[in-house]
Order: sequence, then C-alpha cells, then structure tokens
Amino acid sequence: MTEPDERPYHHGNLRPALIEAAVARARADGPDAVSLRDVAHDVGVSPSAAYRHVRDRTHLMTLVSQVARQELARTMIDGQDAVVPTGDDAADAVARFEACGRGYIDFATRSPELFRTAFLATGCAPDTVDHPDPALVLGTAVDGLVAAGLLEATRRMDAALIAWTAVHGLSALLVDDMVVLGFGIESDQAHRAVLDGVLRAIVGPSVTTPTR
Amino acid sequence: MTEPDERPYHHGNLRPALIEAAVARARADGPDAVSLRDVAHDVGVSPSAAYRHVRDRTHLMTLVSQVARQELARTMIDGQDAVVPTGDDAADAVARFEACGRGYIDFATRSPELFRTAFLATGCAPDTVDHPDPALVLGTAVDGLVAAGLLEATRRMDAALIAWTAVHGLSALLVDDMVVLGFGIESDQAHRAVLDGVLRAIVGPSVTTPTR
DNA sequence: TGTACATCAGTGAACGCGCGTTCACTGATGTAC
DNA sequence: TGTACATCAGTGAACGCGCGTTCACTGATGTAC
Repeated sequence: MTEPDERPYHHGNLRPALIEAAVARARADGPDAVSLRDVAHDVGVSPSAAYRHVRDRTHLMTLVSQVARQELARTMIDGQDAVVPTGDDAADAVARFEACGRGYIDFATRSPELFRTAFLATGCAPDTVDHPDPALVLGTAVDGLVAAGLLEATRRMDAALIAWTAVHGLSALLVDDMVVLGFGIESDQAHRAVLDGVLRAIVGPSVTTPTR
Repeated sequence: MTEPDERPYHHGNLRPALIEAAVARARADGPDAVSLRDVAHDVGVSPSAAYRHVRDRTHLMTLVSQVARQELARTMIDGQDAVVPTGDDAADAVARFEACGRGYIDFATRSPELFRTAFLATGCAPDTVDHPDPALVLGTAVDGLVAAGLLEATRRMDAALIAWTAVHGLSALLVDDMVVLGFGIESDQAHRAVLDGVLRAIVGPSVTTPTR
C-alpha cells in the first residue's frame, strides 16, 4: 500500500488514495473500523493531512459508502454482461434479470463488510450521484422484462421493489449470518429459491426457470 | 428511569434493569450509542457495578440484541392474533401470514434502531434461545398455509425463506431510508406490493389478496 | 434470640487507549515580473 | 532566464474526550452456632 521508496513531500493524489485505503479497511473490518488516523497512516501521511481533502470523518465515510455502492452496481452489471444471448428475447431478459440479482448477492457474500458499508447512514448525502447506481441497474433489468413482453409497464415499480427487497433481504441475512444456520439451507439453494420466487411474483409461474 | 427516592445500597434487580436501560438507549440511538457507563448511570449505579451482572459490553449487547429479537417476534404474534377469523380457513391462513409480515415491517419502521440492534453481530451467542423466536413465528405462519392446503409441505422451507428475505429486505431498506426516496413509492404501498409479491411467489396468483 | 463472620453487591478513583480534530509551522510549487 | 513571493499541501505535537475495564475498598445481607 505504501511504497518503500522515499516518498516526495507532496503526495499528489491524496484524496483518491485516502478513499481507496478507507475502502480497503471497510472491506476488511467494516465501516466502524475505519479511522482517519489509520487511513492516513496506511497512505503514509500524517493524520492532519487528510483534512486538506476531506471535511471530516463523516465526509470520508460518505465517499467510501458511495464507492461501495458503485462497486455493488458494477458487480450487477458484470453479472448481466456475462449472460450469452440465446436469441430467445424473453429467456434472455429473464437470464439477465437473474444475473443482476445474483450479482447483488454475490457482492454481499464476497464482501460482507463492504456491503454493510454501502448502506451506511452517514447523515450527509454525497455531492455526486452514484455512477453506476444499483437502483438504475436493477431498473434497467426490469425494463428488459417489460421490453420482452413479460411484464406490464404499469407494474415496473412494484416489480423492481419486490426484486430489490427479496435480493437485499437475502443478502442482509447472509451478511449477518442469520439465515443459513437458522434454516439449514445452503447458500446456493437459497439463491435459487429466492430468485425463483421473485420471478414467480413478477412474471408468473410460467416463466420461472424457463431454460432448465 | 431513576427514582428520586433515596435508593437502597443494593439495587436488587440490577441485571434486568441494566438490560432495560440498554434497550432504551439502543431503541433511541442505535446499538453503537450504547455505552456501559451511560447505562449504569441511567440505572443509578456506578459503572463497575455492571460487571457483577454482565461479563463485558459485548455480553450486554448480546442480551440487548436478543431482547430486540424477542420484541420483534412479539410484534409478529400480536399482528397475527389481531386477525379475526372469517371461517374460511384458506383466507384466514393467508390473513395471518400477511399480518405476521406486516408486524415485522411495523416493528422495523416503528423502532428502526432497535430493529438494527436485533440483527447485531456481537460475535457471541446468547446463552438462552430466543423466546419467542421470529423464525419460529414465521415458520408457524407458513405451516398455517400448508394446513390450509395452500402450500405443499415440501415447499415449506423455500416459502419461509422467500417470505423472510422479502420482508426483511423491505424493512432493512426502510430502516436505512433507502427505498422510499429512491423509488418514489410510499411506505404503505410498498408493504402491499411486497406482501402481494410474496404470496404470489408462494401460493400462486389465485390467492393473492383474496378478501379485497 | 443474639452475635461472628463469610459472602455478596455495591463504590469511586484510576489507568490506558484510541480517536477526531486543531494549530502553528514548514517544505514544495508555480506564477508574475 | 532568473528571482520574489503567494499559495498550496504537507508535518507533528497537542488537546480533550469518552470509553471499557480494573482494583482495593466498603456497606448490606444472611447463615451457623
């Protein structure tokens, strides 16, 4: 993280470096374990230097939280992009929608503490909009279902809400290692059950797992 | 919280009093805002006295978390119990199931910080089992659907999982005030959409909102 | 029934820690002339 | 092209806070005889 090389007096890129170091700590030990002092130390700079680039700890955490959300969104996009089209528009739309949800859950299980950080309530809004934005990525996937004729346009919002709550709920429960133990269901099985349920709720039973 | 009366040297009931005070603070300001010193002060006792009744802060928080979970379960039960039977077994089972989910969400929105506390990962397990236990309450409601012939017994686990994830996800998103703003959907509307979705996923479209 | 004493449940002072944040400062940079 | 100086981005010491936890102690309680 810090080069053994003698560093120049001016770092040159301190703000992004601070955020990156803070994200690394949040990923490892959760948002509460991120301290300005440690982050500054990781970057190889005195604690007070951070205040040239960040208002206070809360501000830094707001930025970290946004980075986490963007990484979540990117995982969803990557999942979608990995789907190879079959030519069947409906099946493809469903597959992309599912991949999107799976990306969400994968991110949560792969980086549970960063997932927590993504939904941190810091009390102050970030000054830029999330890019990419998980909500928009999900919205696009839902629109894909509409375009494929699997969902009435009027039900767009409800469908997105149902999908988000189910996928978010599973992720949150997995992160708090609540569900797997309590219910004796394996994680992979839980993915499938929940995603199937979401599809059944949204597009009806006919299209559930159409390609399997 | 503290009587102005001169207190006796021995409190007599310190452990429950500490837990109660800690729950009050967790409810108001969240789990991180609970400090042993403050809790002891609330009860009118020196900080060190707490250590006669509780191993350390983590132990106290484990107990507080359990109390929160039990209160959540009680809210679910109360919701269920408030349903007046119509004589139609299927409709009643659905109504109780819905009331159970609504209780969950109500608890989360009414006491968001305590809801957070309920799912706190303290790292140490409570020495007694939750009573009542939210998972068992939900399980019972699902069994009601099975008994009414609305759900195959083999799908019990999947159904419970779907219900829990959806309801938990909505609660979590509401608690983090993430969803309502981002989606422009009112909270009541969100309840209905999600609960309808869950029923559609579990028992099929036919039984969705049968009494309305 | 009264007394000695072990046990239990408190006190309060203190320790040490890590944290966020401030402040007077200094070294590097770049711009105007 | 060289120099003066404003500006910017760092330093490091210090402040003050609240916290969890410990320790030697003391007051209250109850039990054995």
